[in-house]
Amino acid sequence: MESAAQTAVTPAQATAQADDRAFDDLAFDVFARNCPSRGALEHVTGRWGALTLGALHEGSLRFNELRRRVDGVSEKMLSQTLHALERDGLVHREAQPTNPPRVDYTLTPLGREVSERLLSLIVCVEERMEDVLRARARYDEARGAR
Amino acid sequence: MESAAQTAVTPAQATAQADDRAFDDLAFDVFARNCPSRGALEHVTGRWGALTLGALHEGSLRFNELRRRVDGVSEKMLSQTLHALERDGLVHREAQPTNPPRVDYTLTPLGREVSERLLSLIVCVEERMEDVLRARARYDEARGAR
DNA sequence: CTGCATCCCAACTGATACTG
DNA sequence: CAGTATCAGTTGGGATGCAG
Repeated sequence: MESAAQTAVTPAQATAQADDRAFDDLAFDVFARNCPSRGALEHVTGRWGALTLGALHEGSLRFNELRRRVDGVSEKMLSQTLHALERDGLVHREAQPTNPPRVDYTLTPLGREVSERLLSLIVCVEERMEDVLRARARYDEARGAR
Repeated sequence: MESAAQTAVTPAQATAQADDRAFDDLAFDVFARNCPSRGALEHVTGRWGALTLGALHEGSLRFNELRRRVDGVSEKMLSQTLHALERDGLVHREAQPTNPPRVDYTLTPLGREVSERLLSLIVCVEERMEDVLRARARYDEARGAR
């Protein structure tokens, strides 16, 4: 046997520590295939997820208010998106048993954390859109012209 | 002719000014349908776009290095993703006419700005993943149990 | 008003094979 | 190594109709 056993940390302990570190640092690495965080990230960054969270960042909204705010979303997709975000604990759904029914959607604390960063990204893209458009024009001229 | 011509600002000019303001403030609103920024945002936040930008944030990478880093991406999708990001001016492609060929992909300054915010979002989701998982468990128990 | 169920088409995706 | 081309399967997403 190697002399490793006489050190303060046995190989088994070292392995356990490494595993713990691996768990903390890598278990939810989005770059890894089949990692649950990849799915969660996709709910957040998906076409409608990002816009829905962005819209809710401004405050509580009802279903059809959201539908109008997120221009172009269908009933089906909005419903689907809200379910996914609610399940992930980013959005809180509060139904009032009135007639006609009224349902309010609000960001949870976790949802606000996420939407904060998301909105920063959205605003960044919007502000730099002219640069993007110029880059596209340059690219298309160089490539499409031939 | 109308007397509008004698005023300092003609109706046409007023309209033009309003349009300019609208252009500055709203032309790139991602919440509006058919806005070009929505497409750009989707390139950035798309399943592979986000991971590609995240990987490139750590430094320049070659095609197959990227493919390994972004676990699960196919050749085709990576190629497609890189083209879109290059066209939007977020990624710079540098091909060296050697044999075998060597192509390096790097973030542009604009790409770095975007990826910075994107990474903040990614890290946030990864760190809060346990909360998300707990929320899912609660949701499924309440809904799926019946 | 707030949804769910269904149908249906287009777009996305992924193997596979092939080129430079 | 760095892609492109093609084909087939799956999914995303919209329209419609209906229920609570």
